[in-house]
Amino acid sequence: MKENTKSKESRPPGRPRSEVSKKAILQTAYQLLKKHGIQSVSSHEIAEKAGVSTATIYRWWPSKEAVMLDAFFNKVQSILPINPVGSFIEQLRDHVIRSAAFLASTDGKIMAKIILTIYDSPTLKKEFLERFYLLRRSIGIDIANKAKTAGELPLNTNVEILIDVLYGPLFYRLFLGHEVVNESFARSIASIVLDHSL
Amino acid sequence: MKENTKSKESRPPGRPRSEVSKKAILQTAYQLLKKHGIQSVSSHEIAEKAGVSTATIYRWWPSKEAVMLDAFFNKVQSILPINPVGSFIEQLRDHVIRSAAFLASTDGKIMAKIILTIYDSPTLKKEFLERFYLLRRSIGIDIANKAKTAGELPLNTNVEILIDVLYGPLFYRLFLGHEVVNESFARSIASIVLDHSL
Amino acid sequence: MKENTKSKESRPPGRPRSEVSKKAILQTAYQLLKKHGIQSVSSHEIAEKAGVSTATIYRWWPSKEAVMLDAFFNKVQSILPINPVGSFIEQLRDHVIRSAAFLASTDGKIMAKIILTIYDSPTLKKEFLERFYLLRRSIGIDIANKAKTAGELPLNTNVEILIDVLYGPLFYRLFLGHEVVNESFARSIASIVLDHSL
Amino acid sequence: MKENTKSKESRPPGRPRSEVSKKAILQTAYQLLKKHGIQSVSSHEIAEKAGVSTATIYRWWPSKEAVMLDAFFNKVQSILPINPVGSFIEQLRDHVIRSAAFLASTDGKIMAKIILTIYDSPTLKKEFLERFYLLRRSIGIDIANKAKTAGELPLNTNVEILIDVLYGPLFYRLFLGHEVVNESFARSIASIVLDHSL
DNA sequence: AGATAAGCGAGACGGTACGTCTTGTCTTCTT
DNA sequence: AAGAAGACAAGACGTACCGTCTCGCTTATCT
Repeated sequence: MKENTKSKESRPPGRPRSEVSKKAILQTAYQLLKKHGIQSVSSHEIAEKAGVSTATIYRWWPSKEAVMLDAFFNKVQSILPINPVGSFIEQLRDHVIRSAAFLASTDGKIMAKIILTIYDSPTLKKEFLERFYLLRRSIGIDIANKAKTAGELPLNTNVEILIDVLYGPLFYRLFLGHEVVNESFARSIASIVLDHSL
Repeated sequence: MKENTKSKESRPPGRPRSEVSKKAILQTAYQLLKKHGIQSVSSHEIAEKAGVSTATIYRWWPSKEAVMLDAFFNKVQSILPINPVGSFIEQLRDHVIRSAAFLASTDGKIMAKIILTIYDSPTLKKEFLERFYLLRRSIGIDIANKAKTAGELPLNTNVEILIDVLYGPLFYRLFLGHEVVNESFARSIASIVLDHSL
Repeated sequence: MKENTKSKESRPPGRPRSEVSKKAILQTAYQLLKKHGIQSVSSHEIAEKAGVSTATIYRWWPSKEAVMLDAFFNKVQSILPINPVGSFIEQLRDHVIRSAAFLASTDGKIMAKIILTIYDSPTLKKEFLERFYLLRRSIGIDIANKAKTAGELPLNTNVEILIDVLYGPLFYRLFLGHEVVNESFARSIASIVLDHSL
Repeated sequence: MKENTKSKESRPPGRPRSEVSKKAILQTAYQLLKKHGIQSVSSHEIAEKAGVSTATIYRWWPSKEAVMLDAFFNKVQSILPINPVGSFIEQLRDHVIRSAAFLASTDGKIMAKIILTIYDSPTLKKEFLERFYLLRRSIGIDIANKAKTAGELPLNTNVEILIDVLYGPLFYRLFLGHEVVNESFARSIASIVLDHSL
């Protein structure tokens, strides 16, 4: 029985993956993502600017898009948290408002590019949902559920749908681009949905 | 005596544009759009299948994406109309529900691809908004305004925002793909927004 | 007032060929030939610069190359004549020298382009030989024959070959471009061949 | 102690150029050159027939014509040598005669196409002269110089011009096509120039 | 210490799409 | 009829990018 218990993780033989290259790839990819559209970024450009070989990229990621996805995750890993001030409803309203600020930011626009890139790929879409979107979504779901339990929302409220109605309009404007996404708009949505102030 | 008084518009000299080729290009582009993703369709494939030269395509459209946009407009030109039955609020609710059906259809999914494709191009985005989206949006705006005038909606209602909140969640699910877009979802949105039935 | 009484031959029906267009085509073709290589000149460029339609070009000439050929003939129609001064041998020597000057001129370089263009086309080559080259060549042949008759050249001289040896080296340098074609070179050739002054 | 002294030449990093592809391109180009004119051969046809990508062709050659030039050099690399039998004059005469045979051969006709094709390109012309023509020409120059030194030719003979007069007529007939290039013609030239037998 | 395994940068490769260009024909209206 | 304007099919051009592969070197673990 081979137990090399000393080393917490037994490393496989061979040269280990270069963390320097990995970081260089992800950071370069993100920088390029900021400037150009996702289609305008070429894997060879990433390789060159990162001082890396294209083969190294394709050894660790199955496609250019997967690199982009990882580059985004690597940069925007902190999940927009709840600010526990006020009632649950107020916390939810506050989260919607801060989500609007995120979407309007550079990272938000990059996220939009990511979403449109992965639209046709079930694999990448699944990864995006599981590693990013659903984690963030659960923040809203949780606080809505707490509001429901606390009696701030009706007991028969469908929380999933509530969340879609609260955040959907923000993404709508982000993608269509017919109007700006700003705090005022976020407040209006929250008023309509949470305060019935049509 | 020169008899060109009858023709109201004197045509410019030169061979006129071939309507046959134009239609063949747009129809072929749409067919390919249905099958493959927008990126998988090549301009040369359109040319070949349409029995047309690539030069003809590029003489009339500035890029492959512009062809796709036109192909979509050409197919989906009828604007989803209002069904004038019931109160204005009910007409609006009905329109949201039928919009959900459109988004869930093949044409709806193609439209999603179109929107995602043109995201980074201000020119194409402007064209999409002006030639398609804003025309459709105005249907909802109109009926909401009528509802406001008729007293079915508060006088201080911001109609633009109301529309975004009603339709945004549908597009949200369409783009993100975390849940399905169906009639039930559309009804729920309308209930929350129009009936305050959170 | 219709003035067609003068023409002895009754003109065919329809609009007569425009001599203006014909001249414009030939002159434009020649101008372009001077600037660019023959391959760099496009039929559409000729049409545009000549204010003429491409169809007109192709109605009267079977190909772009045929236009070029005609343009050249149109410009360089005068056959380099013999200067009847001195003995026949001296007249021949003088003609070789002036031929070198022609080859070194702009028209000579254009002729080179013409020859290389028609190299692969039996039809055009035949036309070039019959309408241009053989006419010029016969000048040399004639004077050489006169020299032979006058006893200035041996009776067994093969005049055809003599001409090739006299003029061939000029074309050789023109095409290969390894040395310049000038009067000095022409004199040397004549000396070697006609004076045996090797 | 690191022993890498053995390897005489340390290869540069990166995948080495495929000699197989290079040869396939050049041989395919030559085959096509034999059949069609140089303009009728397309780079894509070479790529396809050689089992190679067009990008590979254009990475190593700047244009289709450059490929053709190389294909010709690759095939006709052996310089027509002097046959050291008899006096230097006789060796020169023999070389002229064998040059005529070369010009009349398939390779000779291809060479004519090459020369005509590169006429307008200083770059390609320079390459042709340096890598092919001047090397061959020096053979004639050398033997003529030896003849001069040996007293077989006058001391004031201009060898460059002598060579042009000897070989020029051959090329003249090759390019103009008004007469055939054969041994008899070559012998006549040599007689006129070297034996003064006009 | 040597053998073995795997990662790495460099860069060439086959494949494929792009958008431009040119040729020669065709269509329409005008002269 | 013939011309000017100009659209058209056909298809070659040379560029760009993708993802794979080859090469020689480097960095590690294993024997």
